[in-house]
Amino acid sequence: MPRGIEATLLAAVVEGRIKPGSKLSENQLAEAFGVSRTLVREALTRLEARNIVLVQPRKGWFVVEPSAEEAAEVYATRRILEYGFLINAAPFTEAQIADLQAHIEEERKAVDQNDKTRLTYLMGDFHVRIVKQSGNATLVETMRTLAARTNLISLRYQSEHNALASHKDHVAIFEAIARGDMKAAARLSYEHLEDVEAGIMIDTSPNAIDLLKNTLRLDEAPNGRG
Amino acid sequence: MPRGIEATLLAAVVEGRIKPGSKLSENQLAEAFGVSRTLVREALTRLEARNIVLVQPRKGWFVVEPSAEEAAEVYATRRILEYGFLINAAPFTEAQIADLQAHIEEERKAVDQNDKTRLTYLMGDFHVRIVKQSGNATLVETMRTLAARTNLISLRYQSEHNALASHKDHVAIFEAIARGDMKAAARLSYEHLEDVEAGIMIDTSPNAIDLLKNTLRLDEAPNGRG
DNA sequence: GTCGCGCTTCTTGCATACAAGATTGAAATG
DNA sequence: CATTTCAATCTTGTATGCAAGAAGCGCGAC
Repeated sequence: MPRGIEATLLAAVVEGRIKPGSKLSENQLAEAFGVSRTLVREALTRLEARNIVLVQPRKGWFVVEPSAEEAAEVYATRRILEYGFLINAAPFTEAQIADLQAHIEEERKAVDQNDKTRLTYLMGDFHVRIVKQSGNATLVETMRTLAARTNLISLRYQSEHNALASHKDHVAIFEAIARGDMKAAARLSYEHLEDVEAGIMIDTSPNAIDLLKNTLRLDEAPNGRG
Repeated sequence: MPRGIEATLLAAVVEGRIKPGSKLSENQLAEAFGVSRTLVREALTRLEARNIVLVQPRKGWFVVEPSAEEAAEVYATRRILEYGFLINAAPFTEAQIADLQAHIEEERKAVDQNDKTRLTYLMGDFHVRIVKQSGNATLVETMRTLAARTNLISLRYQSEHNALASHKDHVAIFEAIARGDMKAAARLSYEHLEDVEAGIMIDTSPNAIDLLKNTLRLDEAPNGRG
């Protein structure tokens, strides 16, 4: 059941039920899952390889609290990945568009009901769902991990994330994809992720973002913006 | 020493000293490293999370033999990542250009000396070195893992890889970066990785590539080619 | 010779035992 | 009362033991 433990813990992170910095006791998890520490450690080791948790020697396992640098890295990587995918992708098929539309509809419902746990999940899953259309499991897994890390960033830095603004961005990206304008979709996606990152960083420290953008040499807007 | 075990095994894969399909016995590795099976299993678990090895239950651990689909995924992801990075990156600084030039020089030496083990490593490391200039550890780690998987693909499918052709491509990409033409660099990188993939697939099955390109919806050339 | 069956051996799966550092709390001392 | 120190406890780190399935091999039957 080691994969089940990893998946369960990851789901808890993705849905925001486990906060960054939480301690994960091997013994408690072992008891909760009804297995020995061995399997728990295996699952935690896998999650550590994905930068979801980390172990402090002889102290314990903790859900990572992404530093500002880490946060910038994750967002930059997400932008690169999704932009690179969309800009080079063939226009989506009807079925693929329908799949995305179904997601957008779910988002809208969650916004209406103000279901925050579900929104947390859906906001990241939108981007996973986009790259999922490639059928590229490697790409999807990478994006899934980044989305999980993004949640930890949001939970740490963002007191109250503006789900409505994100949802509107998602709708705009969806509409560009739906009309076959992948170039616009790529650009909108890039800008959307920049905005989300900026919103989070402003919550923390007003000028932190400029500092970080200099660290990572990725602050040039894609063609068609400046 | 679990990290050391993982790093050692990964290095062996990256340098082509361990072939895809090789069996990795927990007992033998434990003896070789002078530790118990526990630490070996931890290292193997980490490598499994990176798709470098896999375990067949009750049978053993094996270095992955990437399927044609997997190979296509890895190349597609590399293209997306590197294209997305370069197209959005600011022009490189003098120091960054010098770093890449040093790598190109190393490649040239290895080509001259026909040092195949070193070439195997350098061919993948070039792309790692490019994204390294971002200072984005997340991005670098992702690319590093993909480069390792690419080596397994080459070793499995490519009887004799044309290092000279790849080197020339690398030089062209470097020159584009050096003159600050990131757009050209991105395009050249994309095409280079396409060519390498095509070369490998042709060795295997002449028409396999078309089949695969249809599976992944990523066969559109970036702007400026078709 | 060839096919099939069973035993032996080798493999990983998982639990457990013990070691050793980190933490916490209480007791003793100033 | 404050502070310090030591012991009890809790944490992970690593090795080991045992179970269970897979594979290889030899022997016997046909």
